[in-house]
Amino acid sequence: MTTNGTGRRPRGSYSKGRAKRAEILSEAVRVFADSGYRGGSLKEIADRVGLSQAGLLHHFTSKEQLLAEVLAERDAEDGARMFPADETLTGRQALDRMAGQVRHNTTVPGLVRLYATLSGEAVAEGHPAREPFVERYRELRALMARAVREAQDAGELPSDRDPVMLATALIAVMDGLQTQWLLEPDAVDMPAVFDTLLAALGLSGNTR
Amino acid sequence: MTTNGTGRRPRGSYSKGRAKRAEILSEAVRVFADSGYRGGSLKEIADRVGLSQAGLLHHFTSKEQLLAEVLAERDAEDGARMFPADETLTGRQALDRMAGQVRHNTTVPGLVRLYATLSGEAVAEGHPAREPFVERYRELRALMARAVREAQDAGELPSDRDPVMLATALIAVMDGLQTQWLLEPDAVDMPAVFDTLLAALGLSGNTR
DNA sequence: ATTATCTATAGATCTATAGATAATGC
DNA sequence: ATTATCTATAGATCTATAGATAATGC
Repeated sequence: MTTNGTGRRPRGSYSKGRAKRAEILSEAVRVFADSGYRGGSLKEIADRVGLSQAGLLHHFTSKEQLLAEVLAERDAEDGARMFPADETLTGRQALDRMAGQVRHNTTVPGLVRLYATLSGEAVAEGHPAREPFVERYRELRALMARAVREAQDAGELPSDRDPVMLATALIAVMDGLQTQWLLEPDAVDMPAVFDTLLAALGLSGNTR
Repeated sequence: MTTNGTGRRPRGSYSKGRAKRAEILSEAVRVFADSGYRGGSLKEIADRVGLSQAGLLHHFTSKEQLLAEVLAERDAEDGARMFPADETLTGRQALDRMAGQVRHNTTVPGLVRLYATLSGEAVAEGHPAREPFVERYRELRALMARAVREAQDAGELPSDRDPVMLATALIAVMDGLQTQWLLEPDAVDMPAVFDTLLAALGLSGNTR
């Protein structure tokens, strides 16, 4: 099963090819962040990495596949950032981690714009990013709901509210803040707003 | 000053023209909601109102102008809905009005999608909706901050948090909820989440 | 020999303009 | 006479494929 139909077996990519591929992915993030998936063109990405548009499509069979890989890569990276697989967080720690992510986000406006732009497009019927976003939010809600529940059980958060509702609201704030911040960075202090909200919700020890 | 350069004076539009114009605006909302500004084509809108694409551009000189008018019309309508010019609301009433808007939004998914889609695009440098959105959020924050401050002064909301921060957070929740709701309506009860948040923030009398 | 790129091109779009014809209403 | 529409078209794009050539490494 290592041979193909012709009897010759494929050799896989060369190291130069793998490097170019990675370069394409990283420029695709920038272009999709700037212009969205619809508005971003393969030619623009190709130009930035010094390839022809057809040359780019040697590495990715279609624009849609390129987007899918961009999303997969970003999800893996961001997921590891927020919830590393090897550690188990208490509810309180998870909420702090979320606040930390908000703080971190102010240093990566490009990535923030990527998500803001793509999530806007993704609500469209048939958009290639739709399913990935549906799943992402589904997982996030479950993860954060567990964190809220644990924090409540530990007495770090008032227990009289539904964890899923609060979790949904926290994720919503995080997203909504990004839009306002991207539009007017100087008028919106994302981390301060988020911390204020956590404190107002009664997260103990968070009163700044 | 009622004559133009040729000595003949313009007659203005006929009633048929005005009707068509209104029809175009309302279909443009649908198309831009479905596909965004970038993804939505004049031909698609023209087809839906039974005009050729060139015929449509008799009523609006460019795609950009059409978008501007769509936004102006929606802003006027939604603004009047949330904060009618003739009544002065107390802080508490304004917050309730906001919750009411969230409830109302579940009945107009098309409009919700329009804003979610356009705000995603609008964060791009040079996007024609950018400035309108910047101003819209600036006004909303001021309006809601005043409401929060008043509610705090009236003892309906704890006074130990910054009104502008809380206002920014409330607007962010509203927006973020829309994205999650549009992606998975059955998993996200927008009004319930929003009410839960208001209650958790200590808005008196709001504990459901 | 296989992978990495390129040029060329098909086949779809898309917006905006020019110029002609049909419909409306001073 | 002026407005409302249409057809035709210029001029830009855009994605994906075909087929050729250059670079890499069993």
